[in-house]
Formats: sequence, C-alpha cells, structure tokens
Amino acid sequence: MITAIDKHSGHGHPLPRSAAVVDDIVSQLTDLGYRDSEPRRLVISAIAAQSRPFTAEELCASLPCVGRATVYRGLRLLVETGQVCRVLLEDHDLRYQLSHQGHHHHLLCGVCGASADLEVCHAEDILREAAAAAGFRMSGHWLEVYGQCGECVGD
Amino acid sequence: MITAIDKHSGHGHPLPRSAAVVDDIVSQLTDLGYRDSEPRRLVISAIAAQSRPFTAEELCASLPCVGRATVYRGLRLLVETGQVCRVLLEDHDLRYQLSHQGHHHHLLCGVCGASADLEVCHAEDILREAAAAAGFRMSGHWLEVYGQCGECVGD
DNA sequence: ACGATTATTGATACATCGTATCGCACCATA
DNA sequence: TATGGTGCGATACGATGTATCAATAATCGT
Repeated sequence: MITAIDKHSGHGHPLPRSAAVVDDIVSQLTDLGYRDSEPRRLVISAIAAQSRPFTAEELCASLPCVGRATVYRGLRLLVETGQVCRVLLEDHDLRYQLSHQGHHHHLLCGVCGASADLEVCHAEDILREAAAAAGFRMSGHWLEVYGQCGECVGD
Repeated sequence: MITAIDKHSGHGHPLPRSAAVVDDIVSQLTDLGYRDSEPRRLVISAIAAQSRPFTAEELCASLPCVGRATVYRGLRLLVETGQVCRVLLEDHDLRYQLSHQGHHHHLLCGVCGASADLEVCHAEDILREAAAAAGFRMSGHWLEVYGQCGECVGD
C-alpha cells in the first residue's frame, strides 16, 4: 500500500527502477497466495537496493524498523520461491542476492565482492557424464567460481 | 576426462588398515611440527572410521572422552592441512570426510549419503574460459554434484 | 463497507555450529 | 630438572538462523 521507496530515510539512494522490481516480486508472491504486507515490501526493497551479495545480518541492519525474524522469514521465503539465491564465498561465508531467473552460477570477485552470472552451464553435460561413469545419476549441482573481476585484476 | 574413483560408501564395511591411515596422517602432522597426542589420534581414528560424510557434532558424539573444543580443533587442523575436506550437501548441511589427495570434487547420493570422488576436474577449463568471457580471472571454484548412487537409483 | 478468517508480524527464547579464553598438563630440549 | 611452548578440557561467547506466541493486519465473502 505504502510505496515508501522514495523515503530517503536511510543511507543509500533509491535505485531507479527498484520500485518496479519490488512490484514484480510482490506480484509473484501474491500469485502464490502470499500476502502483500508493508514489512515484506521493505525487505524486498532493501534486497533490490543491494549492489552485491549481502549477509542476512546486513539486511537486518539496513532495516532497523523491521523485526529481525521478519527479515529472516522474508529472505527465506524469497529463497524458497527462487527470487533470491544463496551465494557461498570462498571463505564459506554465506550471502544472498537477487536471483536472475533460470539456472546459473556465480562469478565472485574476491577483491571487491562483485558478482556476475554464468548463465549457461556447459559444465553440466560433462558432470552428468562423469557421474554416470561412477554409477551416479546426477540430479543437480552446486557451483561457485572465484577469481577477480576485470576492475580488480592486478590488485 | 573426468574419472570417478574411490567410492567410499561402505554400507557397513569397516575400512581396511585404518590404523595405518591414522599413523600416516599423524606422521604428516608431525612433519609439519604438530605433536602426536592421544586425543588427536582419537579424533583422527574416529574420522577414519566414518564411512560417509559426517558432521562435526556427530564426531563429537562418537568421542565422548574427548572435549568438544579438541574435536573441533582437530577437525579444523586437518582441514587446514588438507587431510580432511568439507562437503556441502544439497540442503546446505556442512559435512566432512577424509580427503584423498589432489584437486577433486564430490558426487553425493541424496538417498544413502554415500560419496564418491571426481578426481580430475575437466570442467575447470570450461569455467575458466567462461569466466574470462565475463572479464574475470578465475582463481578457484567450489563444486558439488548431487544425485543418486548406483545402489539407490530408482528408490 | 463489514466482519471473519487467517497470514503475518515482532519480541524473545532457543537451537546450532563453531571459536576465543583461560588455567593446567604435558612434552621437548637445553 | 627447569622452562617454554603445544595441546587439553571446560566454558563463555559469537554468529546465524528458527520456534513460539500473542497481537495485528491483509484478504475475502457477503
């Protein structure tokens, strides 16, 4: 109801089309039978405002007016519905980020923390074949790729 | 090409030469300057006795006479020295298992929990190339493959 | 528009997993 | 055998996430 994105309450500036992103996600949730509440919109909005993978506690800190449990619940719901995906850093730190649809993996920069998507996973066929050679039927996989992004190479 | 080796599912078979395995690991530790203590041997022995990926708490439970902190310290030391590797299950449960040397990834059975190794990671070249296309210089990756092992296919 | 129903919230306690601290014991070697 | 550092166990702590539960608010049928 309240489109409070324009409220420059916090530190960051609102992203240009972030309101549209929030509306889109909310409508996907309502299609699934979930309600459209203000705290949830705030959580989604805060997620959409993140420029790189974030931790759950960072999200909580950026939403002082929303209960911690609500932030965690919203995050979990969005992960379950595929709107947000988990990202595992090289040091086993678990983070989250907005998910772009479809099967993909992440390129993670160890210097600046930026992430990029590997949209098509060609490795999948090779893995399936290798699994079959070991008598396994592959049903899924988890892959993260670590390195340095173009701007950080050489640092 | 990727070759799968060393299925350590075990279905109840005791691992052969487990004492020799413990001695080998202990000698590698002493070579690195660490001492040969009885609690540490107990931890290593318990790890060697595991037939599939285990949690740290399972290890603690199997070693009631060794302090919890000691178990965790031993586990961490073995991970740091490469004797034990971490395994991430599909539900994000973190487990451990004896590491067979060299770069490898895991095939994990979601039914019985068995694991097998993918010893050579040929997907690496593909990933490096894909990373380069996105302007990244790849320095490492994390990969787990999920599915069903030969004995559990069809369950 | 109203009221009933039910999802959602927020505060808080709890659970899990792992690490830091600290005094003491043990080993290595001088 | 003195001594210094490694490792020990007990325990407190920290980080991350979940369960509980009364109160609230969104949705729906009318």
